[in-house]
Amino acid sequence: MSKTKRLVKIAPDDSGSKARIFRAASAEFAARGFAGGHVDRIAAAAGVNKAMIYYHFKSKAALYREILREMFEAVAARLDEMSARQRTPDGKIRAFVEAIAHEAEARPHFPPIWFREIAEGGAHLDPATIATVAGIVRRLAVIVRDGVAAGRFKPVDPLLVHGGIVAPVLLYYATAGLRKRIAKAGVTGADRFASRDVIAHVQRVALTTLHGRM
Amino acid sequence: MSKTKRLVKIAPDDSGSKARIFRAASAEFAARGFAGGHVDRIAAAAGVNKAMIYYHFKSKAALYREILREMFEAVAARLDEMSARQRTPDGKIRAFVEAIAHEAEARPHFPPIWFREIAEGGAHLDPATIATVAGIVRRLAVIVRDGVAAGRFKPVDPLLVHGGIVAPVLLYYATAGLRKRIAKAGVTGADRFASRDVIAHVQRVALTTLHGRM
DNA sequence: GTCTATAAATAGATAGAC
DNA sequence: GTCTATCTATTTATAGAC
Repeated sequence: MSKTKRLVKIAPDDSGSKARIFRAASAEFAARGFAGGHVDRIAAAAGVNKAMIYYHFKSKAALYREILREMFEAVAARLDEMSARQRTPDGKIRAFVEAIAHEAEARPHFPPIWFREIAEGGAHLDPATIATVAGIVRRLAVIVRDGVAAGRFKPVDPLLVHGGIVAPVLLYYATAGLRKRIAKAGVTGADRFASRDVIAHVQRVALTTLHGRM
Repeated sequence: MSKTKRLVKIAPDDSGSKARIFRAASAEFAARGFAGGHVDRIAAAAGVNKAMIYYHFKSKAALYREILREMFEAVAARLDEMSARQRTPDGKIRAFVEAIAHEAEARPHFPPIWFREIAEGGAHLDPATIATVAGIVRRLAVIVRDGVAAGRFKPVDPLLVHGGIVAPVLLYYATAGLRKRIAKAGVTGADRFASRDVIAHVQRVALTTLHGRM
């Protein structure tokens, strides 16, 4: 009998009350942040009574931490999946970009919540989730290191490569709402440019950087 | 006698109560967001009574909007200053990157607040401030367009260039706190890499992109 | 597992004295 | 301009019935 906490594992099609709360909370926190998100609204959106939230989760903070944990574990898992299918350093970099982008598409709450956590210095991230986040960065560092060892990449600080990939990709998805308003304010086309163009661009930039053609 | 609202203009060394409130509120909202920021704490940090906030500002929301407005106008102004000193398209791109970075250094609340507003779809941005934000993007678009006209740049979507510049630079400054924790979790050097390296890297990447060497 | 009702704690905002 | 005191609304959280 282990004392290990039972961790939430929410299947995408799970229609139970816990899964509905989890999904409603993800959307609520993404749109309004942790402090701005209200349990009342989460309950209403999930179609349950407010007390149900406290039946399934210890507190609003615990619910939010679960969302963060699940989110980053999913990113790490997808990263491993997509990277494992690639043989070349170039392929692994492309896969890294796509993994981030696909995860952002599959979980629309991911980019906004991640931006908010960054702004807050990771205040809500528990140590285990910090380790998961560090693992994501380290995965890219390993790809870069292996590429350098194979003579394919120039040695570039992995954190610069990481920032050049993750920041623009997340920005693209997180600004979906804002770009519409900016388009109306006279920036033509801000609301309509495709994710595949962004992904392709970021991939090319990352590889150019690593190939040392700068 | 104009009916135009008197806008806040806070000098960096202003020690009046309004300026102290303004600065305390900037830090509070940067650290905790609009909903998470409390007027009580702002008053305490500013060394004034809570009622003083309402003497100077209409509401918490109005105070926050003023901060957003002042922040983006400052960025736009610095962009114009630094761009005006440059003659070549390359120089103007470099100046754009530096303007964003210098502004982020001068106003530490800028990157976190901007990330939060993005996450929130710009919910707190009034139309005038949206126009200012759009103007920032448009300034870069003009630099790119002029560079293309001068035969120096390949035609790249200005929004891709914008994302490739603003996102990594803001990410660098906004993650200062988080990078410390990630460094402890085993990503060596995450807490110590210099802003000048980030700026130089982003400048090089942006110019490589625009020169079409990809 | 699910709901009603309510407790307990804050938070934003204001009235009014100095 | 500045402060004390207070009002009102909201919000997290729980007790307890079904």
